Amino acid sequence: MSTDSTRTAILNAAERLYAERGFGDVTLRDIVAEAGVNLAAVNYHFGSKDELIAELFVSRSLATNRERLNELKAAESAGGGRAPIDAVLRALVGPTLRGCLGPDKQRSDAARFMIRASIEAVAPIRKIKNREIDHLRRFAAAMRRSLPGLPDVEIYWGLHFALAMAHQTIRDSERLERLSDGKCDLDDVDGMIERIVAVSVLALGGNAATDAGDTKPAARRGR
Amino acid sequence: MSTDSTRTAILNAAERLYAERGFGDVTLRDIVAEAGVNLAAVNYHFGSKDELIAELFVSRSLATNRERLNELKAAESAGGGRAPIDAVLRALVGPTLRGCLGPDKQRSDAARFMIRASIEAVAPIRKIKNREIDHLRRFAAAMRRSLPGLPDVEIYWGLHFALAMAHQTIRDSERLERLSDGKCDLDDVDGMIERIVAVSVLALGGNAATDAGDTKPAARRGR
DNA sequence: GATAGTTTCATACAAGCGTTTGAATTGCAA
DNA sequence: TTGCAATTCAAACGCTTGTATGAAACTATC
Repeated sequence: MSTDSTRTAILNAAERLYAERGFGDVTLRDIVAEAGVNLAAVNYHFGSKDELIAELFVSRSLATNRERLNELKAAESAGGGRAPIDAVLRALVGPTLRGCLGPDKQRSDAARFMIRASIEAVAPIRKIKNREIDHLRRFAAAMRRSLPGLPDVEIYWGLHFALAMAHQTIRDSERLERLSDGKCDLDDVDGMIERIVAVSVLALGGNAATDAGDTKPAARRGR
Repeated sequence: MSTDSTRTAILNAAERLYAERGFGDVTLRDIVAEAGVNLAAVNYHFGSKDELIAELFVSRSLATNRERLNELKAAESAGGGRAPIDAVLRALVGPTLRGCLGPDKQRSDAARFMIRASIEAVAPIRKIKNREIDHLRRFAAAMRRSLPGLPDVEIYWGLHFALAMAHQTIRDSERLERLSDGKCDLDDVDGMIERIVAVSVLALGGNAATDAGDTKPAARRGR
């Protein structure tokens, strides 16, 4: 217990700082100061800075992926193995968006860290990142089940656009807020998710897809 | 002249390396090696590394913005002051996408550099970046002229989503290519632009907007 | 062709980085 | 308690970074 309190203090501090400032500006000395531990503790517990980052990334991406797949499975089993497309997309972008922009501070750091990691592509992460492709393939497969007639290439573009909108919204929420003079409500996470899901459904060929009582046009107020 | 041949050699080398590897991994020594000049030349001609980056960013963003506004103006004056919404969006995302993924090497470096700059947000750039908001406001205004009835908040979300798709496509084109096993053709830049424009138009409330000769639907549904 | 002003060059510098070290401290079993 | 392993700590290491320096090489005007 007290054994790895130092370990987890380092992990949390690193995650918080990386999430906030990115990988470029955060040194080991910043991390240990934030964690309130000695400088050498990082190398003692993790071996090197790169291994710290890698461990952080692996554990967090496993958590995010698990959350996504849980939502997906729930939706698919509710629909007898075939979820409506909007539910699939919601399972894809929901966990990340709720994590980044929701109220939970701990999850917020984790989600923001993942966004940073997906963008800045620092060396130790680049090598592990290939696994994400496999994870996304499972969503591509689920989308294919939801939209049986749709050519594969459209599935991939739709998936790509959905992630693009979700990530950019997190990454540059500040710009959107300033650009819109606060008119775009970034605290309404659920509304935002629905907005992104709705646009993605349209991108995939519109409302013809599912039963989906109310896939309304994207350009409606949130929710 | 021979006077600023060193200057421009440094600028080009820096742009190329930053575009390729990001800001974190490129040192002044890398840049001067690529440019074939002496290490001290950077400080002699630019004063500091930060000022080099800032000058690069300012000059390139002016060029990109000019290109966008030219396209916008051409479209608006062709329509008597009011361009169809797809033309406005095309002027917004076209220059960057053509720059990044097109065949022109020089422009490619410039556009990729701008994407990096918009993501990694290194210190010297962060301060200047506010101007981009003003530039985007001009596009928001043009979109408002194209879609007079639409609430402002929808305009901003549409603008945001359009940029999100364009940027993510550039940034992570490799992932999309691998995910789709090469089925998504990333060499067809014009097709890609039309795809993003079409989805953005849908996001803004559907096809009701323009004549829009042959904006083929983003996704051809099976039926 | 001598001179003054630019520009280039090799080299050095201080600061910050990740990492290592070896001694001090702690926790726990016998 | 004593003994031993695990952990923490202050200090230093070697290396790379951006920057500064002063001499050398160039360019152009007279």
